[in-house]
Amino acid sequence: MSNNSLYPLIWQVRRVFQLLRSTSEDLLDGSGVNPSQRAVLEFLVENPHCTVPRIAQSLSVSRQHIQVLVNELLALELLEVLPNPAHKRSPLVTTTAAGGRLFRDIQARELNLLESLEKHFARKELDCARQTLETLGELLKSKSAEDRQQ
Amino acid sequence: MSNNSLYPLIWQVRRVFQLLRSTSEDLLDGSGVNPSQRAVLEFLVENPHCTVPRIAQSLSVSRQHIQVLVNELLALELLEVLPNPAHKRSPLVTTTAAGGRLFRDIQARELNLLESLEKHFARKELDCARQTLETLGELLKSKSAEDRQQ
DNA sequence: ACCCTATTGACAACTAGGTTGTCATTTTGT
DNA sequence: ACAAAATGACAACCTAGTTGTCAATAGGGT
Repeated sequence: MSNNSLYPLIWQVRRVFQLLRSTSEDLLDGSGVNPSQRAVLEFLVENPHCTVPRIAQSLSVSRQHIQVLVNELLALELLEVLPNPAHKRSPLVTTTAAGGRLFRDIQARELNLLESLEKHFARKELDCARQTLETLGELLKSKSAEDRQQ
Repeated sequence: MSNNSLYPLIWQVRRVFQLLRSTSEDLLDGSGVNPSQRAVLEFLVENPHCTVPRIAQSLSVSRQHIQVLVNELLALELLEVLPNPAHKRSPLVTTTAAGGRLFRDIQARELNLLESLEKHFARKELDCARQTLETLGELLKSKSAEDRQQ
């Protein structure tokens, strides 16, 4: 049908993505948080004391959606709010001790899995694959930017 | 945080997946079908005369969902049903001439894009990346199979 | 200090792309 | 022939979001 040699690669990208998704969902089992909540937790571990609108902007989703996730995490006492000196209406959100512990625990499981897989690869292979995908990503991004301009 | 060298690769897999998704959605613009319908169309172009439950099984989604998609494509006259000699209740679904034309048109646009990207890569890079992801996929699949067994 | 505009949290309605449950009607295996 | 499985149709539900709207509050220019 096609002798395109990119096609098998993108097929594998899709396959690996799906497997990664279901694997990391499995890793969340029993943690009490879903993948979206995990993403907020991760962001706040890396960027403590953020307002809801700023988290939303950084994660490229609507502020209303992040608000809901943050409220859920507040109810779970994985996050807490601190008064914001720069803005009385929009408090600074940050992880509680329990939230930080939970995220680090999740992350440990994730890194553990990656480490167990890593030994099956040569450094060179990983670098080549990453570099190739990085280039592909750049090309796709510039393609869609160029399409949007028309 | 981690000197894991797999992590940058999976990060790129996620990024490229998202870009591929939005790019191929753009390519469907104006075609009148959505990505799920396109997948059914593709399957039926490659495997004509299939029943709904068999499509569902092959695409790993529920038969009820495929039924809805097939009904929509029947209404668009992109698919048609033929009496199934082996099963009176479950007709064989296949693409109409218009359905085949539409899919080949969509696919031509997709292959066109891939060809325009391909020249930016060495064959070797693409093979290496594909091979690496294939291995990663196998490892993730066997990992989840092994987890499920416990 | 005042007003106008922008920002924020809360809430509701909606969407896409599914899954799961249930029913009546076949169909199949024994 | 008869019980068990498969099928299409329909409905309720789910996840992960978006968009619209409102009231309250903040912030900036004059």
